[in-house]
Amino acid sequence: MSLRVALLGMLAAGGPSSGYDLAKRFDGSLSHVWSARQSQIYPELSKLVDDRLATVTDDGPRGRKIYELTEAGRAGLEDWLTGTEPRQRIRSESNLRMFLLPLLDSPTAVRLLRRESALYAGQVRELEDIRGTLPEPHEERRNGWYALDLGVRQMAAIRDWAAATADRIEAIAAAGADTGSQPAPGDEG
Amino acid sequence: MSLRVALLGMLAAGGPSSGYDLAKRFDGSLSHVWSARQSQIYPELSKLVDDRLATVTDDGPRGRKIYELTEAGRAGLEDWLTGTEPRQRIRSESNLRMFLLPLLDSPTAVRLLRRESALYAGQVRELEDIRGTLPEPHEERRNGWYALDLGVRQMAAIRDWAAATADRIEAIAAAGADTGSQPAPGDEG
DNA sequence: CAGAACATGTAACCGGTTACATGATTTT
DNA sequence: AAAATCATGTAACCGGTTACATGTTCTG
Repeated sequence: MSLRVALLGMLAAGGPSSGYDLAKRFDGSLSHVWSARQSQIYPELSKLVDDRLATVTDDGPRGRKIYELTEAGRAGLEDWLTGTEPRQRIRSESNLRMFLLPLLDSPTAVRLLRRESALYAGQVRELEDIRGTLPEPHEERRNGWYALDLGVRQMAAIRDWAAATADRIEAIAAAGADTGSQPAPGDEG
Repeated sequence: MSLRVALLGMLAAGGPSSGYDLAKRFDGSLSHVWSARQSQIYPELSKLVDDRLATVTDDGPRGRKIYELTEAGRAGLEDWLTGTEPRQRIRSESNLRMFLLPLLDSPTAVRLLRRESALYAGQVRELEDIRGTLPEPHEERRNGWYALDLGVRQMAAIRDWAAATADRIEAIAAAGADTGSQPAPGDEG
């Protein structure tokens, strides 16, 4: 369902587009929100046409097909957006990693958490740079700006969590050094 | 690959467990990080045993099987955690929704963004309450605490983004009311 | 003894990824 | 002319979800 909505949304936001265009945009400002491969996009676009949510005009330079939303397509998108609550199924490999890092012995955990924090800090800076080059969101292309802003905030949250958790683990290790009460996993083998 | 790592991690964090135990924990503190169904967990546990990453003892009350990490399992987990950079494939239905909301006409977008913000604010409070009942992370079960903390920060980021974006859209709508330069999608039908 | 919770699994399906196949147009 | 890019698609596979099937132990 979600890929369908993403395509409808991109056609609404960016106007008539080819599958190739859409695929490229999935690697752009939308990349930290949703992604899809060409092999998934082309069949889904065909289905959109089958379901009368989009029309296709087959006239571009090299077999290029331009897809455009129908009124039903717009309505369907709006229904989804205004409709039922979003069930948030989270499946984040990097979150899983984050969650598991504190399992390691303290020095390793701290080292890796600092590395992750720095990595996300770098990505935050990158996104902020891109966001800085965009015009303030008064113009036409506000969508990309908002999406980038969301990305920045989410990555900053992870960056801060990693730093804070590293600090905590260090503090606990320092306190526990007296009592030796925090054995690392793998020690009891 | 990731489910495998998640299972190894949970066995490392929580000690020997049954598939049923693990399934319950996927709905607990790990729920905003990763999730899996029983129908996926049981076969994967069998594979872990096949691959000598875990051992199974078949002695619980009602056919209950207890899985336990082997040294190879611990090593494999640690390798994954310390190994290559996490490629972060994000696929968040709620983020997609967030990204598309600004496509709607300003009043609707603002209304829905405020609703989302309130919804996430509620979830943040919920998680903070749960986190408050846990002992400070000096004790044994620090992992759950860190995971909750990450969840809180991520949801707070979305909450703040939604509020800030609603504010921005309102401000732009107020400024654009003079020039009428921001038509809503669907207006040009 | 009935119903809830415990406990493990299988089968069919769906969404997504990887790899492959094909050809047109533009650039060097 | 060769290489890069544009452009669309198919096939095989994999991970995950939903629904189903089966039996056990505890609780009221």
